[in-house]
Amino acid sequence: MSITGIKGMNDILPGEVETWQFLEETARRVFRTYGFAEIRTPAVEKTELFCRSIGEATDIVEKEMYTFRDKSENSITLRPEGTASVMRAFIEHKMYAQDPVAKLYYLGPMFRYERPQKGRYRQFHQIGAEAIGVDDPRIDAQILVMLSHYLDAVGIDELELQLNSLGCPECRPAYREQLLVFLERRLESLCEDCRRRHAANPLRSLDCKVPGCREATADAPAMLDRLCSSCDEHFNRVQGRLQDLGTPYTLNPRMVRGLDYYTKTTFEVVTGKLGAQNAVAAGGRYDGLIRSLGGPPLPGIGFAMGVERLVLLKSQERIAAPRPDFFFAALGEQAESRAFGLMCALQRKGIQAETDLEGKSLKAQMRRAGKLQARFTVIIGEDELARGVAMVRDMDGATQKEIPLAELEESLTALAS
RNA sequence: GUGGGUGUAGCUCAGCAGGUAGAGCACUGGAUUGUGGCUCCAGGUGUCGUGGGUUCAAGUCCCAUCAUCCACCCCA
Repeated sequence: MSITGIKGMNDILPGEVETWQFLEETARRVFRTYGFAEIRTPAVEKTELFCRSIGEATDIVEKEMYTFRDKSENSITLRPEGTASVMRAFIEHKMYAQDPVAKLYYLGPMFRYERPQKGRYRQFHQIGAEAIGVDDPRIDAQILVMLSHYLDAVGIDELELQLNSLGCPECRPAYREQLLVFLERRLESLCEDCRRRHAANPLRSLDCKVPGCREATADAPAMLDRLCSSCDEHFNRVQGRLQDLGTPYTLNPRMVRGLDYYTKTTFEVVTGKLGAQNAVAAGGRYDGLIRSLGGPPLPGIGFAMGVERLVLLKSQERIAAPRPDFFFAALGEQAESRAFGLMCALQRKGIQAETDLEGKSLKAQMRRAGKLQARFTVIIGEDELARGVAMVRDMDGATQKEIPLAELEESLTALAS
């Protein structure tokens, strides 16, 4: 048996990679118009970074991280998400000293040791954006508008933007207590998982899919009704902006996040087309995160999209690879070297050209030209060579004409433009 | 970590109650001694995931194992 790839880590082959390139290029283009700049951080960080930002008690940190010791016995971890690394870099390079506002985006592989299934892999890719330094609700709206602009630009629809607010250190503890008391009285009707994490993370029960839990928590107190005045005002303003801008959304008071750093505005973009892994993008505000990582007390908000999930949603329509302008079909040694030289000259000018290197029959060469969807086939055989011409065939129109070899490069260059 | 499904040609799959493998697509060549896409003809490839067991005989039945997919869980 030959060597295979690692479970849950996939190759992206020609045919599919064009979709990836399209999604990435569109992200760069759209994010740039909103003033976001790309940041690239290493795929590996000190383990402590993720423990402190994501939260010790989260599933990601507890059981999903690729953590190991390097040759110096330092504990390092393959990044399970992008925000922590971006914040670390932001603090480390004192980016706040240059500009009070930082708008950054990133894209690249993330790693989580989970059981692979549809839309969930051990190496997966995220495209994310972070806006640091602003707590004005307009930036919340801006982030959401940019996200929906992007999803629109790549042609993914039938999505729902769900919004919630998780409050802040002012109001969340009190709400948590209330919820705890509420759940306490219904502990018997909750599922095993909910009972187990009841004390550590009571919010989770709101998100549980077990029917019994849904029933038991149907009239549970909602964070949205218990926000402090500043959180409430912030959330109202975010919604007001979204309404002004005509960005549709729905409120989901039961939405919970898997990472501990979220505060206030949180959101998720969900689809009905991906089975169990229905989140296409998600994010929220993380006002305490930078400070807790040793930086200044700056607020921030961001999101991340799952590229594999976007690709799955786009997989109906194949994005075509660019077609060559010319295919050179040559017969005979002299013609071959002539054609090869010409092809290379055109390629150097940035014109996409192909030829056959296996000495095949003209028929076979034509077939290949057709398969590659070349726009023109340039045929040079002994006859043409003797007459000092080449036959240039328009593959779509199925017409062809002779062009003198002396002016061939010039004519083809003109044809390609 | 827990369940279930599936592993046969490069790809998608068929193979009925056990008798040592087949189709379509793709690929190559030809019909058209130098002209693609349509049509027709011809051609090749398989340790039937792996290892055991039952049997005169196993792709087919049994066990184990690995891989993969989907779901739980979790999340992007």
